Amino acid sequence: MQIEDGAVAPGRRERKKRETRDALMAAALRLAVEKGPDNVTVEEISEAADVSVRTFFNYFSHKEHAILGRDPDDLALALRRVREAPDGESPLTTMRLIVAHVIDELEHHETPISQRIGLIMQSPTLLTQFVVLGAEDERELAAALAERMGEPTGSPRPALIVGATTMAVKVAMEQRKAGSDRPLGALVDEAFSLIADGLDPAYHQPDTHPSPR
Amino acid sequence: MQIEDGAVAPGRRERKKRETRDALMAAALRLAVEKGPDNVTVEEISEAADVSVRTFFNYFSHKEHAILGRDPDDLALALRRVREAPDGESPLTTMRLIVAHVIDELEHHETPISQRIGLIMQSPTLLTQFVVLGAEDERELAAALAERMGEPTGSPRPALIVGATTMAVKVAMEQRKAGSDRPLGALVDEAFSLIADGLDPAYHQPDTHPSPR
DNA sequence: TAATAAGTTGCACTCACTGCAAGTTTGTCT
DNA sequence: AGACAAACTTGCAGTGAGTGCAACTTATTA
Repeated sequence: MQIEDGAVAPGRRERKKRETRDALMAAALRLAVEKGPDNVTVEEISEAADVSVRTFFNYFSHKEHAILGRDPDDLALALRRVREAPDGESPLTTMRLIVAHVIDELEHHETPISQRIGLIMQSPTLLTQFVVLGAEDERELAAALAERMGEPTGSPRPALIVGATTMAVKVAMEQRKAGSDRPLGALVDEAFSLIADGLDPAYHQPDTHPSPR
Repeated sequence: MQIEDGAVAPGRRERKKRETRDALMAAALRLAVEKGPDNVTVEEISEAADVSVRTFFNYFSHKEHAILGRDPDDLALALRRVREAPDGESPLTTMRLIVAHVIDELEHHETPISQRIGLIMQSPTLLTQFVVLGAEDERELAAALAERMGEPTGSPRPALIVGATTMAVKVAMEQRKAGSDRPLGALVDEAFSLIADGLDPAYHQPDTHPSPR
């Protein structure tokens, strides 16, 4: 049975799968917020979502995956933005705009996303998983950016630009955490400017081989 | 009982502690290399070092700590280099020299360090722990660098410079992993140059608020 | 030598996570 | 509708990480 759309009808099976997945993610997030991310057990999460523990692990390989609840769409959106960026736009500008969108979502709505960010800053374990997952995204973004810049895939500049972007965000967040009250966007802007213009104009490649000082 | 030196005599106790710590690290590294980092149990490591499992955890909070075997001296050395850098040396140059030293050690001697790096690239878990531990070091380095640059501790530029350094190394390592046969030092040099001069001269701060494109 | 501090160990426990072998639900084909 | 297969869920048993506690051993100090 098909729907007029080109897509296949989801069917009860697929729908239920989505539902339990969502239920698990929601429960995980809620409990993590309530009790602190490190005080939640998989059993509680499964209980709250009304499935067995074993089923939990059929959906997520780690407890953290459920809490982080990465939405594949986010990466997809970012990739599309990279590929569809207007011709004149410089690569770092593109990245800045992508970041802007995320920050926007983060600051204005009290969406689950912002809750997650808060959690991530709390738990080392979560941060860890977050970084690891992020690394994969970075690779894809770098590849897309390389293509758009007309450079070979392994080329360093695109990879550095993507890396610099996450670095800028990280540093900005740390500043916030350390007590700065300037808006996150402004801090990010400052970091981006520094990165764009060169972090150290006085740098010149040192002689790295003779007796190390 | 004192030795003529200013330092206190180590005493049997301290000595034994160092010994078992070293034995545990050595066993952990050896077994990780032999069997793959994810196929080693704490029990095996403790067995090989001839201590109880419980004792293992008195020394290391995670299995990974033992394998990574971070030497606090490494960070201390890097910090000293930052603080004692000659007056005219630009900050990024200082960082480049620190990296040079590590690379040197890595490429020439077949020290445990190089083995560890190899392992780290193999196991996601290890990589993760490595990154997390690195983050702490980054903070300290950034603080030291800020001081040397005469900037306030929370200032973004030093933090970005330190972040850029690890980013440069990461990107260079990925290039190697992806098949480049240029020496690691050359790849790192290229990354540093790009970072120093500015990753994107065409960047200019976009208007981040109105309707997102 | 006696008192004390530091280090080691075994034990019992919680929790994450996996493989396997049922059982149940859903989709499909006739 | 009925039968069959594929997909999903679940319980169970088991491994291994990591923690707290109390008893024990060894080094230090007075």
